[in-house]
Amino acid sequence: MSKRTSLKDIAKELNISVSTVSRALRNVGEVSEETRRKVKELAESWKYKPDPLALGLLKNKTGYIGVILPDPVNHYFSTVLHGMNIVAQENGYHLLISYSYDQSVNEQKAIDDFVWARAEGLMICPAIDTIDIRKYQQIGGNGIPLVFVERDIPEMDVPAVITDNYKSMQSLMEFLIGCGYRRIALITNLEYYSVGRICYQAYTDVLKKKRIALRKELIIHGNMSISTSVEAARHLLQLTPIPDAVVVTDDCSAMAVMKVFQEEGLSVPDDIAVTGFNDEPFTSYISPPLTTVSRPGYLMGMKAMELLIETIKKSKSTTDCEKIILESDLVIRNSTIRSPERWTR
Amino acid sequence: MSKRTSLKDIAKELNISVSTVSRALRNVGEVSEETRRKVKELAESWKYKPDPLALGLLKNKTGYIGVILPDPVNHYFSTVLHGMNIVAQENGYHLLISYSYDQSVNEQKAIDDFVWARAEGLMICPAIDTIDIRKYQQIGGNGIPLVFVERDIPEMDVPAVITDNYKSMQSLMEFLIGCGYRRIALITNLEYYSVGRICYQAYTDVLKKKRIALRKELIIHGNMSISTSVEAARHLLQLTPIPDAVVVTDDCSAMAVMKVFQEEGLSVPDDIAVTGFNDEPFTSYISPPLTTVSRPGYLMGMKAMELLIETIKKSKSTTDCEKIILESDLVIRNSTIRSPERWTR
DNA sequence: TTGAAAGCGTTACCAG
DNA sequence: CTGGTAACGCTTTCAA
Repeated sequence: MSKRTSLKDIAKELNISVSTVSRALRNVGEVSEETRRKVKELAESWKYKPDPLALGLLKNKTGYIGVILPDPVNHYFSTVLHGMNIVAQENGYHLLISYSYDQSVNEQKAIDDFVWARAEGLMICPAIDTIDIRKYQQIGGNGIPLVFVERDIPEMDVPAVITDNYKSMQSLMEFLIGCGYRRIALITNLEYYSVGRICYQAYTDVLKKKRIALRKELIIHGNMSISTSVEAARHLLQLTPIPDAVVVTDDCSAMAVMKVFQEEGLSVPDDIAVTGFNDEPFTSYISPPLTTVSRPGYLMGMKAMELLIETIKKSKSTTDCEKIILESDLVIRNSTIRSPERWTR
Repeated sequence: MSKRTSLKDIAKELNISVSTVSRALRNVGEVSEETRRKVKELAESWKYKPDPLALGLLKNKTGYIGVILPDPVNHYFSTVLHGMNIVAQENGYHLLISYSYDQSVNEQKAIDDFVWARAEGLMICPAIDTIDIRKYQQIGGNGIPLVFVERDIPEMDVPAVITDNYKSMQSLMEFLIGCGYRRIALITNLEYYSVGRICYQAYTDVLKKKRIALRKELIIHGNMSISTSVEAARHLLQLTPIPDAVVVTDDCSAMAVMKVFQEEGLSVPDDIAVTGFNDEPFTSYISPPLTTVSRPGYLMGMKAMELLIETIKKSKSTTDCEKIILESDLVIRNSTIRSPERWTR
C-alpha cells in the first residue's frame, strides 16, 4: 500500500517548509532557482500530485460535473453522453453520472448529492414526470451553474440545448400529408416535459392547418416501451378503417409497431405506413427501412457541455440564459413510400 | 448563494463546541440528552449534511466508484452500466465514469485520476489494445479494490465477471455445422483481450474437432465498425465459392454485413447465412431476424458491482480472486434457417 | 458532559 | 527569498 506523497513529505526530506514547496511547485511567489529545482526534481521522482480532495475543500472546486440522464440504455442518450464526455475530458473535468430512470425523486436525490459533493456544474435532462421545478432553482441558489439538455423547461431562466422537435414533427406531418396520408395515428408520450408532448402539439397544429379532422381515437398515449407500443399498435388495428399511417415518436417502438402490423399480414407501407424518431443505426437496416427524424445527439452533448463549462469558467450569473435549438433532419425511407397503385384502393 | 451549514455554524448558534455538535449528531460519545436534542433540531432545520470532501480527506473514503468502459455508445455496455448503476445506487455509492474508447492511454489516465481522487474501488473493462498490465497492479498497490468486467486478464489475480464466450461460440459453430454449413467465414477482432479473440479460438477448435479445413481466407480481422465490416463482407463475396455462412462477433456489424449481401442480390440465409453476437433488441426485427448469442449484460454489471462493493466493505486483500463466468444463450433465428431445398444446390 | 487541539493536504497571507 | 499560521469541515484524542 504505497502512501501518497504530500507536500509535507517533500518538505521534510528537503528540510524546508511546506509553503515553500507549494510555491516552488506552482511557480508562484518568490523561490530561489536552486530550491525550486530541487523541489521539482524530488516531486517528479516521487510522483507528487496535489490531492484533489484537499484542493476541493480549500477552493470549493472539485473538477466534477454532475450529469443526470433519464436512462443508461438508450442509444440516443448515449450519443449525447458521448458528446458531453469528449468536451468534459478535453477541459479536464470528470463526469459524475446519475440516472433518474425518468423519476423525479431519483433526480432530486442526485441533485442533492451532486450539489453537496461540490460538483462545479450540473447537466440535467429533466425527468419526464417533473412538476415541481423548485429543485432546479435550489441549484442556482447554491451558485452552481446548470444547463438543461434534450428537454427544456421554458419557463425557467436556465440555459438549454435542445433540438427543434416541433419543426421536425411539422416537417414529418407535412411530408406525410403531402404523400396523401390522411388517417394519421400518433403513438407518443404526452408528459409535459417530453419530446412527445411537443410532437403532439405539432401533430395537432399541422392537422388543423391542413384542415384534417383531429380524431381522438388515433392518438395513443404510451410510455414508449416496446410492450405498450405493441399494445397501442394492436389497438389501432381494431379501428375501422385502420389508420393509413402511424407516427411513433421513438425508433424502437416504431420498429415494434411495424412488426405487429407485418405479423398481422399487413404491408408496410402499402397498407399502413410507419415512422420513427431519432434515426438510430438499425433504422436503415430493418425492413422496410424506417422514415424517421435524425437528431444531432452527439453535437447536442458537446454544445451543452461547452455551454456549461463556459458558464463555470466565467462564473457567470445565470442571467444571460442561452437556449440553443439544434436542427434535425427528416430522413425519408421506404416505410412511408407507398407504391402509386396502392393509393387507389 | 445560500452557504452550506457546517458544524461550526451550529456550534456558534448554540454556544457550544464543534466537537460536541459532531458527537451529538453521530450519536457517539457522551452528550447530554438536552444538548443532543437541541443540536439535532437545529441541524434538521438548517438541513445540515456532513461535507463529503472533508470526510473524504479525513477518512480516505469518498463514496465514489470509478468505472472505465470502452465506449459510451454501445447497447451492450449500456446494459452493463445499467446493472452496475442499480447496485451502486442501492449501496450509496456514486459512479465516476470514464471512457477509454478502447485506447490504453486513455484508460491509464482515467486510472491515475480515479486513484488520485480516492475512488474507493475501480471497475474496469480493459481497453482492447492493452499490453502492459502494470497499470492494474498499481491500483492494487494503492490498496484500491479492482474488478474486471466483460473482459478478463486471466494471468492477473483480479476478480472478474465475464460471460462464457468460448462456449457460446462453440455452440454457435456446432449448430451451424450441424445445419450443414461448411464454408463458415469469421469476421471478428483479434486483439488479445477482446471477445473476438476468444471466439476465434473456439472457431478454430470446433473446425478442427469436426475435421473441417481451416481456411485463412475465410477469417477477416476487423475492428467491428460498420465500415470495416462492410468492407469485409465485400471481400468475402470475391471468393469462389463464396462462404455459405458468415459469423460476425457483433450484432451491428452482422446487420451491416447482411445488408451488403442482400444488396448484391443474395438471399440470407439461402445463399449465405449470417450470425451476430449480443442479441441487441433490433436483431429480432431486422429481416431476416438474426441468429445471435444473448449475453446477460445487465446481470453481469450487477454481479460485478456486488463483487466490488463486497470487496470494498470487507477491505479484503485481493488474494481470493473470484472469476465469475456467466452463461449465454444461443438464439436461433431465420438468418441461419435455410429452406431444405436450398441445401441441394 | 464538554471543549480544545491536532490532523487530513493544500493555499494564502503576513512577517521576517 | 522563506517560514509560520490560519483556513477549508470534519473526527478523534486527551484533558478538564
